[in-house]
Amino acid sequence: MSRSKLLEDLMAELATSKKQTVKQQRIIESAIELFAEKGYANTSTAEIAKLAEVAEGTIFKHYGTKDNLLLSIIVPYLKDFFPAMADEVFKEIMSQEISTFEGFFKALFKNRIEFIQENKEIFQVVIKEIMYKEDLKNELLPHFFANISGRLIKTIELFKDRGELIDLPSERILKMLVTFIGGFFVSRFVLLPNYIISDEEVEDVVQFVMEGIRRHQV
Amino acid sequence: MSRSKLLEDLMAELATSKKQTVKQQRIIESAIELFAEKGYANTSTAEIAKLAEVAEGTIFKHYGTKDNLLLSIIVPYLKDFFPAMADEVFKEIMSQEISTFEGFFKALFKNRIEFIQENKEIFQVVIKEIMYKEDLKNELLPHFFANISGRLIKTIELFKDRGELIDLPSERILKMLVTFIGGFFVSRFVLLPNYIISDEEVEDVVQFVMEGIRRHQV
Amino acid sequence: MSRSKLLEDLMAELATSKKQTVKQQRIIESAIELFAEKGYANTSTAEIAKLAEVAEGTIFKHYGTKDNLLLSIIVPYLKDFFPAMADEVFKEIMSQEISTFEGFFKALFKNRIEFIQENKEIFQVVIKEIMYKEDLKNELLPHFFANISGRLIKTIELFKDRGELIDLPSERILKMLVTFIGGFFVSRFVLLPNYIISDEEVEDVVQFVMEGIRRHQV
Amino acid sequence: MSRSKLLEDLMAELATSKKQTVKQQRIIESAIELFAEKGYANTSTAEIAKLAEVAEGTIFKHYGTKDNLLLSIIVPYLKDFFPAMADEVFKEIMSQEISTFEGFFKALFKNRIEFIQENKEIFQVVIKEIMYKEDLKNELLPHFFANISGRLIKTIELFKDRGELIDLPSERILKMLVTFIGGFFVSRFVLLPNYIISDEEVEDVVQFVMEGIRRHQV
DNA sequence: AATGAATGAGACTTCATTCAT
DNA sequence: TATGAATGAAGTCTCATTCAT
Repeated sequence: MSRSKLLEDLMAELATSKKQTVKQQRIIESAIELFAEKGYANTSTAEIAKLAEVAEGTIFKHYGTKDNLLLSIIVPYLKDFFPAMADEVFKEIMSQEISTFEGFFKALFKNRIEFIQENKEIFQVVIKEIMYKEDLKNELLPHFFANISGRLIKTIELFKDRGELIDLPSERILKMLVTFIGGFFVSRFVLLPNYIISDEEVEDVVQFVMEGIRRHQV
Repeated sequence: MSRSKLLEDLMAELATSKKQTVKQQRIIESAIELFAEKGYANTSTAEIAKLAEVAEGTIFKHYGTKDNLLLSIIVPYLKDFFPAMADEVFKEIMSQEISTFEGFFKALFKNRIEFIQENKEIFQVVIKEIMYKEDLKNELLPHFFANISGRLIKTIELFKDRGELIDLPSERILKMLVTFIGGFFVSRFVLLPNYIISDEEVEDVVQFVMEGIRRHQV
Repeated sequence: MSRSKLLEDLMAELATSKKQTVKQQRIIESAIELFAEKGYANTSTAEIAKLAEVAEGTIFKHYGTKDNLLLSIIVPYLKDFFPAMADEVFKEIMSQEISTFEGFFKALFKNRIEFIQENKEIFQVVIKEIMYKEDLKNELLPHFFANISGRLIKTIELFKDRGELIDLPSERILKMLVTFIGGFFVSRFVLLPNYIISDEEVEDVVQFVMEGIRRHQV
Repeated sequence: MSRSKLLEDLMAELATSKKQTVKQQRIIESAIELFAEKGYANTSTAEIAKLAEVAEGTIFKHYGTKDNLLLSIIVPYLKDFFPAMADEVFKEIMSQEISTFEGFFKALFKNRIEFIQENKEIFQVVIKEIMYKEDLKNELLPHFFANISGRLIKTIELFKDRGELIDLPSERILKMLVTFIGGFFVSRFVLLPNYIISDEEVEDVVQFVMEGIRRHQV
């Protein structure tokens, strides 16, 4: 997979692209389903075509290569996942009279859970392929950090200033958070795809993050 | 991949198997290297043979199928990873006059970091392929829980009784722990394979787990 | 390529055909350019459509098959090349008070060089495809001989009677001429498409040929 | 066709290559036959495999790509055609008490006719593909000039010094010769593959050429 | 135990052509 | 007249696996 288009390019291209045909949609849906279930490398374009009830050639007419089909699934998803996370979500959250870090964190966490649940299969595809394909990983990870880190760091510092958070470099706090939340999403949505997240568990996570597991004096 | 041998069988077989020839070792080493780098599905037996400086037929003489070669790598590793974790480690740890949960957790955590670092590539293979192959996942996960859960739950309860830990069902505490530690291992060893874990970070993790991120009164 | 229309048929059809649309012209031009550059077999109708800024379907509306498109390029060209060579050119030449074979040959040679230069790309297409496609060759070569041989033989005999040419069967003289001139055109216009023919070289060729076939004094 | 190996490399590789298997020979023979008849682009590897009574995969096992198969046919042929022409032939010819340019030319000409006749099909392939594939042409033509020109120029000058040849720059004489002989070979062996060259015709050619370039008494 | 030539199923991809609009 | 989405046959190539040596 020697990707000639960077993510940015593909995103730009998507912006100007015509509306999809019905068959294109069926192709995308089928591909997501199969990629999520068996992984990109173990899914043949013939299978996708069959599930989409489309001729195999049609896939290539629209997407050129199997590789590009994968990107045509992943990129628009991430386009929503990251910037949305960075922009709308922050605003939305901030507008809700949220005054504590716990409140902020819980809102963001719930919001992302919802987002992932809406398109769980694509999330699975993204995670699986990020692990599997070096070059994809090398394009996505920096993108992730660029879009997310800065804003989160600022939020953390805001609440650190208010004395709500532990006095540790914000980067180290962020690392702990991202590691834990990442582990949560990957385990719940990818490793255990039928897992159902209870409100209780969400609360546990928030409390765990906020308090740790030590017993605090009453 | 229709596995005819279950893990148990394969483990049993391994116990009685003769010692490996030099070529077998070279095959295994080469396979690990390539599987870790490019993934099982993207590595051909021809490549493995070439890297191992062995005829392609030799691989099949010894391992029968490519699939079985993968298992011959993964299984002995897990055989060490899980039981060792459950047995030796626990003993070792317990013998060290460890009297707090923090002490126990830190020792276990450090011990597993070391273990993974020793064979980082196999760990990468295991993680990648567990995500990628449904059937492999379905065999390994229950195995994991069977070997680990019980013992950890007991340890947690021990320290809960001593009043060190929060009063939450042990299963829920375990979940938090496993999620976090899992996320830590996956991100540090698979997603960022060149990442170097500092002592400081280990300490951060332990503190985070124990205390969370809220600022506690002095 | 199973040609349903013989050359004659296609020529007849061309005579009665309506004038081309703008898009048809663009299609023909693009096809010539691409066929000349990469060969018929390595040029897709999609490429032609793109270069012509036309929908792929439009090509087939007008030309039915890719094969027929090729013929629609070649046939009108040959229609000019051969008969023109046989008719106009001969008259034109003869009218110029040309009294020696050398004069005749030089005029004809220059005239054909000019003709080819005007549509070098089509010439390239014709030569390449004649070599490449047995059936095309089998239709064109006889056509060539039928149109050219007779007239040239007569001219040769005319000048042989005048004692200008060597006393060899005219067919053998013709063969030498055609071989050399053919080699000249193919090498200069197809093999070395950027070659520039100097007046000096034309003169060399004429002298070379004439010495070869001139009647030498005993 | 983006050729990564230059001719030189491929030749070097051929020198060290192991002996061919029976199937490899059948593949090469079948490929030559089909390429000569229908051209490279119009011959599928499936056809070659069928004619060679071999699995299609076997072709790729040995030659990697269809493109490389073509080169594996062409290169060894040219390796003989050019250097042999430059080396052995010259010696052989010179040793035969040849004292006139006519004698030299006739010997060389006959020798090359024989060589081509022995492997007429490969010659057809080479000529067809040189015309058809730009990049192949761009590699072969310079090679040709490098190997042939110098030596022929020297021979021409030798005989010019002896007063046998016309007083024209040797390059111009060579051009005429190569053009004519090239035209002869292409027309007789490629355009008219069933053509039979008579001794008479060889003589005609030699006479034609010699009169063209002989020094005429003033 | 080891080899490596051979296989053939199946992968991705190309492309001339059709047809509803 | 012109379009372009759709097709499916056919093309090149990959690869796990077998087997005679």
